[in-house]
Amino acid sequence: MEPSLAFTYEYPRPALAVDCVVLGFDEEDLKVLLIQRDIDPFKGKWALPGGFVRMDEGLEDAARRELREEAGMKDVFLEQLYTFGDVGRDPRGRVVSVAYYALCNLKEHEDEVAASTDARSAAWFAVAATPSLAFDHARILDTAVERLKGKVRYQPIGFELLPERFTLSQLQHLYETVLDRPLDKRNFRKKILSMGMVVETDEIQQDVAHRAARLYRFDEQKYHRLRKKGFNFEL
Amino acid sequence: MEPSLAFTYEYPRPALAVDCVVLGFDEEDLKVLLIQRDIDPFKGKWALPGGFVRMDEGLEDAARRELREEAGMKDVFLEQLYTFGDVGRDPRGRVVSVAYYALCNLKEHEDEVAASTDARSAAWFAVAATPSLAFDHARILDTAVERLKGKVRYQPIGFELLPERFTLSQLQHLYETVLDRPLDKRNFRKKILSMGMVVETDEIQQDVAHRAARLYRFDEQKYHRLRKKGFNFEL
DNA sequence: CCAAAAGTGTTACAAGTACACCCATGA
DNA sequence: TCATGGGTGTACTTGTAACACTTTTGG
Repeated sequence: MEPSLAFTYEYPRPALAVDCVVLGFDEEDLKVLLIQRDIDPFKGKWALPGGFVRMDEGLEDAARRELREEAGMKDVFLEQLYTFGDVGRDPRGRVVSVAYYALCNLKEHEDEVAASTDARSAAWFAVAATPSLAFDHARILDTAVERLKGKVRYQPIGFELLPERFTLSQLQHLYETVLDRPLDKRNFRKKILSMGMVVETDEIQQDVAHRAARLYRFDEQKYHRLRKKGFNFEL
Repeated sequence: MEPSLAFTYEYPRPALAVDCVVLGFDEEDLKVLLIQRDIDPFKGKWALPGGFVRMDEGLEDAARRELREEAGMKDVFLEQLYTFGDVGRDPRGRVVSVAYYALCNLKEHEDEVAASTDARSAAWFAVAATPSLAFDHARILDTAVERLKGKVRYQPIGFELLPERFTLSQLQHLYETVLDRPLDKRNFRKKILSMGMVVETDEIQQDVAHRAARLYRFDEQKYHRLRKKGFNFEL
């Protein structure tokens, strides 16, 4: 490392930003929240919500602040994804971006997104049909989706994409969407229920034009207890 | 994001560093390469090799440069680990550090480490018995070891810690060390060999005071071919 | 009564786990 | 000849995969 005299002024520094890949699920598709840029560079293009890190805030704090400011979201699952720092990734100069990904239930958050994005335009796009993105954001999005695909199989993070109470069919459909392959209904239920962390409630689905399904919920306490006993979630 | 006028000078920026967790295996312990700091802060304390990112180099390039400069290492497995950016992690001011972890065979690299670390002192420590570290480097090291533990089970990165030709007992011992649990010899061999990417050579171990073991090697080509066919490495 | 999704078990096969002895070599 | 690790097979248990029909409900 360098002497502390040099530390204070000698070297130019890259700018440091955070970008957030906000993923949601609407019972049909995996979607991502994008913001239309109102300034150059890439004015008019869609981009991930993000911005520069302030001197007095942690990285995750910066990501949460941007989520609040640009998307009106709070209290979502948020985890660091990867740091992107290629020299040419921003035409304005050297910008290193720490990317985070957030998971949320689309239904619960689309209102607050709509309500809070004042003049700026924000919209949800199916991940499979995103428009061309600013900067290297397509690569960041891709990294996030791959991370989700990998992680969903050995950590119970899929539940973050569903409402608190959900049917087993919804859960199965979510896994089929994320993993991009069909799953057998009976085997899926057997496995999920045998793990004991998805428990039934006394409620059932409302307003459907067919037999109403039982609602279940993810019991986080139980999950943590099991994990301490060496249990491993695995799809 | 901000208008580009502001971009160039308005906001103060955190300093950006890379730190490397270099892990090695010596047939006995998992070890980490540490550098003794010769300047303040933490003068005299052990720390991970690392340094500031230059404006014209990518993050991984910076990590590789530091590995070369501070440890004399090149051509090692290197992967981004996590970015640490808590506000108070460096007493000199705001420093965000992108951490990488490297894996290498200790025997092959300890000479080049010894040869190249001129005045500075560098040394290998068993991970289980590291001295107290500068900054938040203990946390970074811990994160790296956890990552290795997790990743070694579903990606064939363990081989990076062994010489090119190795015995199955060495491989087993490596897994036992990293995963911190005993494995059954027959089952381990059965599984590894059934995957078909660890192939026997016509060489055997030399200079041992007991029956010499056959040497095997990891066939990366075969691994990539299998992976394209949907195969998944799993311990 | 029809459409649409909910819910439910069994069997065959594959994979994982537990386990103990003889072999080859150098000291 | 002894100490040290190398090398091998089988039985049992567990998990995974394939598979089809009846039930409930609203329209």
